[in-house]
Amino acid sequence: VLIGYTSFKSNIRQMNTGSGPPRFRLMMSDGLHSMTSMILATQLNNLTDDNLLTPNCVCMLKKTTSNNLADGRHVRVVIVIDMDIIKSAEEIGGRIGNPTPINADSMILLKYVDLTLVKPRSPMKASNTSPVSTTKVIPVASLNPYQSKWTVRARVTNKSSIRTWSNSRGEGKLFSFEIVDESGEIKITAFNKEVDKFFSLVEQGKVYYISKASLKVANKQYTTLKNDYEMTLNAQSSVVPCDDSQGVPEMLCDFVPIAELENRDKDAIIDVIGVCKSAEDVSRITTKTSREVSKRALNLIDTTGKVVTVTLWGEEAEKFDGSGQPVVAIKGARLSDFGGRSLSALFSSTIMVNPDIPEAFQLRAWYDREGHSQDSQSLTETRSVGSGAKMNWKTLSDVKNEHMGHGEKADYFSCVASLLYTRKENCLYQACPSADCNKKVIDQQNGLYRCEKCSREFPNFKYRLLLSANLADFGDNQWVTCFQETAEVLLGHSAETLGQLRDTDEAAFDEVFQKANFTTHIFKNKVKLETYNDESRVKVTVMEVLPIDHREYSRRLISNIRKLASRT
DNA sequence: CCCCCCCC
Repeated sequence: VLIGYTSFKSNIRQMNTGSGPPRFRLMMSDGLHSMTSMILATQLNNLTDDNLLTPNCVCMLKKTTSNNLADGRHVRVVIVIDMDIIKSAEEIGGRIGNPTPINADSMILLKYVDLTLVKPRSPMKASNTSPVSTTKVIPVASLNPYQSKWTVRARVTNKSSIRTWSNSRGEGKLFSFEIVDESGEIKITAFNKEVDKFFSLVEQGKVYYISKASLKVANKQYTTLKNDYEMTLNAQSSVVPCDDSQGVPEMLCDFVPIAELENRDKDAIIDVIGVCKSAEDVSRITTKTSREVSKRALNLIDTTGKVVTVTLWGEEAEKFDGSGQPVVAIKGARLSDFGGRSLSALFSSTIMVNPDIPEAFQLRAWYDREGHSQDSQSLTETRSVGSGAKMNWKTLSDVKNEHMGHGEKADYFSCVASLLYTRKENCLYQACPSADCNKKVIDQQNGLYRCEKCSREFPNFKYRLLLSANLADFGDNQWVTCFQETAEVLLGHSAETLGQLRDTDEAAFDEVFQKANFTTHIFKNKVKLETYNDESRVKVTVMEVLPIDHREYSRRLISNIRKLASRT
């Protein structure tokens, strides 16, 4: 039962960074005893977001570890790694029992804490006089900067090559790798001397005992792993191979179904698994910084029936073999909004072909049985809807904010918008009947119509449309001009029909506009600043009106809402 | 102490 909790900044002691997440101290009781030295692991901080974690609620502690405080005081703390709130304070309706304080060391809780002493199952290398035999193996997920004596036993999942850097703060070399155990994962970086010491020792896929490294708060901007902290190897650090890898997972993946990618934020780092339905040949491209790099795009499909394009780079692109439509799993790919939704592998991504995991076997079976012949839809549009021209998607407020059309040449953009209002009054004009002339004619009031452009009089004219319309999207509106073809699409009738209608049946004519109102379309537009009598205003001309692809529409809508949300 | 992650 939760008695209460307080928060403190994680930099409260011995931390040289002020940017850590808050830490929450919990005070709990089991009805008989109370304990106040409990700390909520930061990955559970979201439990405090809503009002569920309130005094008198009942929590089930599913995973805990315990430590002495790092400041030398012999205070035992229990770190809560996983916990569920199983009954709200409201449901409990008050305090349970009359608990008395208890010293954590004697708490029954510790019975469940994994305090396994490391008993090396094979002789260690002589060069590593490791302290592991005197420290506890703790779960990777419980690592934090407040404890000093620990050992983790984990598998190396992603080892980088050695990189050098040179900037205003100095220069040096580094390599990094990631480790995983059954509780979680963490990134480890080694610099300079530690590169020399550990680079060749650390091998991809192998299991090690690691201890005495520095922990610091991970910069969320760069982290691709699910851990609030990252590790740096230092002069005291020990990395010792462990021959027994039993129970240590190969990789920690949290696969996102491909269909679900539509709902994830741009730039999210995600894990994905799918059958490689098709793959491009490898090609060479030149980057903005004039570097040459290999790339290869794959199309992955999963049981959601959706396909997404993933781009591999460099060596990964060159060595990839898509023959036989293998199952491909990628840990840590970046979600892009190119073509709607697509994925890009990063340096830190792990690409696994036909991995030995249940998800891969299930996908293989599904694809061979039914998936191969199933209709599929791609989240990545390689060619835009409509006439195939590239869509430069903008919201109406983007057009204003980005001062589109203010340059030498006109700008072009596409938007999804609804007709808010159309000016039916002046939408039709009497035009020159000759084939290539659309000039307005002058009614001579004698049955003849004069075209100034052709310098001729005609006994007839043709109706043409020049429709002013106000377009609205969710954030703004914009007056636009639609000429003949686009206006006909919007109104659903030819200019000729509309002209006849206006002259013969005003109610029917009005109804055409009523019907068109609030219809939603894709508008491809041209925008240009025009100056009239020293007064400048942006003129938007609709070049093409296309029907909505509802999938595309919801994607645009969601993406725009996100964009708007990130601004406010 | 790095933090590069590309193209269309």
